Amino acid sequence: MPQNTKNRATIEDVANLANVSTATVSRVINKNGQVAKKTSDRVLEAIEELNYTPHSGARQMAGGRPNLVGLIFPAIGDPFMSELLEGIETKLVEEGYDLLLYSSQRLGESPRFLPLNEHNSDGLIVFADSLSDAELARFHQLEFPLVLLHQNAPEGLDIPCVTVENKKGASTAVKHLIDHGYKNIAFLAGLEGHEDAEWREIGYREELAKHNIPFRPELVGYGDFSAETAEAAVENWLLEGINIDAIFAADDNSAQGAMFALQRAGKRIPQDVAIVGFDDITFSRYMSPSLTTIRMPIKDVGRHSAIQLIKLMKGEKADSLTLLPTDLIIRDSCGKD
Amino acid sequence: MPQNTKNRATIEDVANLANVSTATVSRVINKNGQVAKKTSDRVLEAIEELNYTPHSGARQMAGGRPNLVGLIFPAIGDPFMSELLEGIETKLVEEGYDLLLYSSQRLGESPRFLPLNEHNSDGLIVFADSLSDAELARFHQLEFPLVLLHQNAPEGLDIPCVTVENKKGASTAVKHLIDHGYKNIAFLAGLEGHEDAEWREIGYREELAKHNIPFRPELVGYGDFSAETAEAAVENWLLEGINIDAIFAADDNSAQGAMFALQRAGKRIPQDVAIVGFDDITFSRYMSPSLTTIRMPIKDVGRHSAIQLIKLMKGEKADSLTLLPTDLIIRDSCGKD
DNA sequence: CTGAAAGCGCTTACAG
DNA sequence: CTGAAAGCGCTTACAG
Repeated sequence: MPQNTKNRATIEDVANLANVSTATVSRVINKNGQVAKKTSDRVLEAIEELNYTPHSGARQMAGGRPNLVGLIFPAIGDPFMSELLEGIETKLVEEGYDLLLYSSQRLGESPRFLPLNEHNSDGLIVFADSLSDAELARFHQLEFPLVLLHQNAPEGLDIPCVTVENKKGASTAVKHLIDHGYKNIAFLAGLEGHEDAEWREIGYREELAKHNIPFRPELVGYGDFSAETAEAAVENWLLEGINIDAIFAADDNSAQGAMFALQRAGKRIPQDVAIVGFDDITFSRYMSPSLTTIRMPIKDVGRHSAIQLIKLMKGEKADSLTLLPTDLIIRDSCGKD
Repeated sequence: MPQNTKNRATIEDVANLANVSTATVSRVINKNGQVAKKTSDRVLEAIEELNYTPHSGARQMAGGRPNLVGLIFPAIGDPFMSELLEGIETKLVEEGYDLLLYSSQRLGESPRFLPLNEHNSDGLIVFADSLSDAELARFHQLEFPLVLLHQNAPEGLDIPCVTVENKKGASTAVKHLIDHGYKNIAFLAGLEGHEDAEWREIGYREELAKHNIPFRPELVGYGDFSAETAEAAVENWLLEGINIDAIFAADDNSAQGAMFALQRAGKRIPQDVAIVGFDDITFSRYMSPSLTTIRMPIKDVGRHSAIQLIKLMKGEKADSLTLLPTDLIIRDSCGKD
């Protein structure tokens, strides 16, 4: 095997073995340009024979498109990652793109070079809170295709955003509770600074206001999208003897934690305290009682982010905001309907 | 801004602006070679000013190391992904590597070029069932650093593997059930062909044999690591009137599905049927009753796979098998202790 | 349908 | 401490 020191075949090795020029090899690999069937077969054989894989770096440098899009997501374990991926990939694969993911820890780190960038990707899908505003601005200035997930673009940057109708979903949840006669409705907040969480709180407040139920700050519990934290918040309400007959949780994990704390304290759900969650994670239907919640169309979020990004990569204009509708899923945690 | 057509600064633009050679810019970026503080500062300013990001492809081609490792995982939504990532990243970041993930769908696809390969990565961590034997063999032949997760190397390939003590964990689970006096112990299998699943079944059988309890094929329910499928399997047992007083589920999702089916049929857990799971997912402690299960040290799996890969990347020899111990977590689904 | 040659943006000896 | 120049492995006009 004619190979270099690192024992890796190059396009030249392939060309030599197949008795053609590197240009021809390039043509059969990229399926562009005309190549005689016989020649092409010989090249394919040589590739096989030499265990050849093209050097993507060289390819990009020479002007080939990466055919690659990156997804940047924060460290936080997102329960939806796999569903989201499914939505994104399906669409992207149809268009011939590969997807690479980068989990962006260490936001604080000063001048860092992202491993996925304008040089090796055709576009980026950026999950909420995984890139700094400065990094976003840099890409924007480069006119590099970018789509934001669950986060609006920073002031002044015109970057398309895909998310769900958080406010409306939250209103629906609270209305459901109110319709069932509950009045003392507490709210288990989501992660501070997280847009989804914030819109859900706004939906909660607005719906209360709409029904002339005064907002009471002591009924907002601290949360961070985790069951543990929600447990603690509910225990605190119980401890302080605050009168609550229903809880709207900003996410299903928190709803789960709340249920747990309530039941441990001898409260019955929904007889003593009703609960509505948000997200509809896989587990929600298995909770006991099964959880009434607002379903997020995660796969659609993925699919639409891919759709918008593809538009951008094709040089077309994308929609600056895609708002996907949520669904109220009625189960047993609010009392029968 | 002196930039090319695509409006992206190159190292030459930076060099010009800072009034130095490209060699010097390269030196400050890579922090190798001596550079006067004053010069270095000027270069850093120029980089900032021009919004410059190095072209990773060019860098690799010129002989720079990618400082990048890839993780290839199958499409299957793995509930542990985030924990696994945490373990892997922590170690890798310490050593200065970035981590990029590729979800490898479409295994069937014929000649494909992986976007993460010997040209742009220093090594690869490969999750069970995400690469074909041929692809594994190709990398192995290239002497490219590779670590396998939850999967042994194919015949003849000497590739280090990191996984957990599945067999022993399963035995422990079954023994726990036997110690509680259960005799008719059913098994809810995991995904067929999945090594973890297979070892768990072997552990189940061996422990039965050890206690002279005959293995009964009708007590093995079809499963695929999902709650839905487990529900169906349990319903089937119920329908056929098969006598079962305990279930060992190959994974917690299946255990959850089993509980649901059992409870819907009016069975009490653990009084009528006891259950032990495997994995200890976040949710297990919130199930009702809370689930007794075998905990997988996922973060350790991640950490050790990084450790082994780093050895390989440094040219050292790695351990061919790393087996991480599991733990029996006793909760309420088997009766009190 | 095929090949010779330039050029992409870097890094690394080599020289000073 | 710094620079000139070769070379990494590709793709793409250009020519035939």
